[in-house]
Amino acid sequence: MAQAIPFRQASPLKASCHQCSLSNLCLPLAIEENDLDRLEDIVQQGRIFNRGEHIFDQSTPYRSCFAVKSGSIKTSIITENGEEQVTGFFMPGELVGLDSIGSEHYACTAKALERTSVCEFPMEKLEELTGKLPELQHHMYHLMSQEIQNSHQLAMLLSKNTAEERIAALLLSLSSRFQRRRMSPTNFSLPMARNDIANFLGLAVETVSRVFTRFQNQGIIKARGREVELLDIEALQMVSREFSRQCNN
Amino acid sequence: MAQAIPFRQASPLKASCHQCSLSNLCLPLAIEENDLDRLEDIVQQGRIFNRGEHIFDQSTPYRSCFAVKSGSIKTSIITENGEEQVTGFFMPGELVGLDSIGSEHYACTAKALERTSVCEFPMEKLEELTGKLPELQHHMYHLMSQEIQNSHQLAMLLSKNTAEERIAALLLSLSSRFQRRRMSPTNFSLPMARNDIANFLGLAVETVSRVFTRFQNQGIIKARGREVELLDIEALQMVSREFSRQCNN
DNA sequence: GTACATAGTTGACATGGATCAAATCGGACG
DNA sequence: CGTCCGATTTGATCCATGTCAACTATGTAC
Repeated sequence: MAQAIPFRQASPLKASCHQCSLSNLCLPLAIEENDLDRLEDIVQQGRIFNRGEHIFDQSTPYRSCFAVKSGSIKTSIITENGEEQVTGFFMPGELVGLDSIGSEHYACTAKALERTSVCEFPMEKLEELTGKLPELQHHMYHLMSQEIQNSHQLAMLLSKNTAEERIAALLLSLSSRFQRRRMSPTNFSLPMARNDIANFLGLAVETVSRVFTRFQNQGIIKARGREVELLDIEALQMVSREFSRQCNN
Repeated sequence: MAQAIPFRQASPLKASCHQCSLSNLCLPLAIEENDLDRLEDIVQQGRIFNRGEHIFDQSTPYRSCFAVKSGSIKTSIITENGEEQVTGFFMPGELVGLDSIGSEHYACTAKALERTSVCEFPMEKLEELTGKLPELQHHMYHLMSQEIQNSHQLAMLLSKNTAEERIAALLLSLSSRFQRRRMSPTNFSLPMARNDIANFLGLAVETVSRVFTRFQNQGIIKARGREVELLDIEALQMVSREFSRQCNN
């Protein structure tokens, strides 16, 4: 079917980092203009995933990491007994799959939260390239470091903070990440379901729901379904106690 | 003072990876015999830290990562308001400081749990070297990936598991890590205080203590102070529900 | 439009583990 | 070898959040 429309078939797999609007967030940010071609050579324009589709799961042999181009992704670990732990949400410009390098299979499952397109970086080639471009290598180390930090922050949130603090922290994290992508930091729509939020933050869905309405009653946020408006960011920071960027940001 | 004993002053800072008994666990494992010299060139034999001393803290400018040579280390994040979150325990052959690459300062505080010696790898030089040795680079990526995975497992433990499950998982993790170092997997002494265990696992000290005695009453373990004997590993695996390696291992 | 499924909200109640308090242990040091 | 201080254990009580249940809203297929 798709091949009935061989539109631009000539270069179907090559992505253009040069023109990508995310080049200041994604891997290109660590590369000089003139070396960008070398990244483009290895990047594969991935296909587009519909909401709910898996980019990979824990049974997929490890091959690549993926940059979110548009849409969003959630990663989670599924245990033998079927329990799920959401380990992260990824927005455009962010890299998924850094937790699996050197493993046989992916260490987590990545699922599109909405219609999502990705760029694929075959790790073997990327490693080869980072061996040649010190800046890029450094950037990879840095990204992975941050991933570790993020996860530590999450652990912290999970072990020390109340339901309200966790949710406030998540909202703030999302806010700043939307902002960096030049979207409103106060008005956005959550890409994930309440269920995912609950799972990610180690709470019951009911608790998430209750906290949302509590925040709403206090005039801190306005929420209808997935549409959220942050009315009082300072109050949120107050609640999150940390006065800072918890989890990802 | 120290220089009153200029014993072997000639090469005081150079470590010998060639002769190190940990070379099958540490960075050397990724390096061919003939390239090992290049690692030795950049490694600095770090000094020895007494129990409680900081290897670095969050105000230390980032410079190096450290391999534990003997003893053990705990890392933790200290928040502005003074709360501590223990993020990991590190045993001989393991690398500390991978969460801070590319940051101005260390992202956590590392403290010796006992008399501990470390090898220091200045990151700038290490990056240079990994640029030349693809195997080593790959190994670094792999280590960092595992660090992310570990942290995700911890998050999972914190958000989904009961006190008993968490403690069983920790004991099993320690057990397998002792084993890999050719020490008894069933008889060992905990390098960390109950307090650290509690903090790491997101529990109150009292809870940790109670679970230990409960396990003891059930004949699963024998514990007096920090001395622990695992009497029934299968039972522990049963309890930890995951039937597998949670957190680090 | 109706119906069914899925997601979200709200209420009532139960509970694991936190907290507070106190006793005991253990080890460092004079 | 006794003292002191921190670490650990044990007991009693409380509460934030999980669980169960019911209801509502939203979306989707026919």
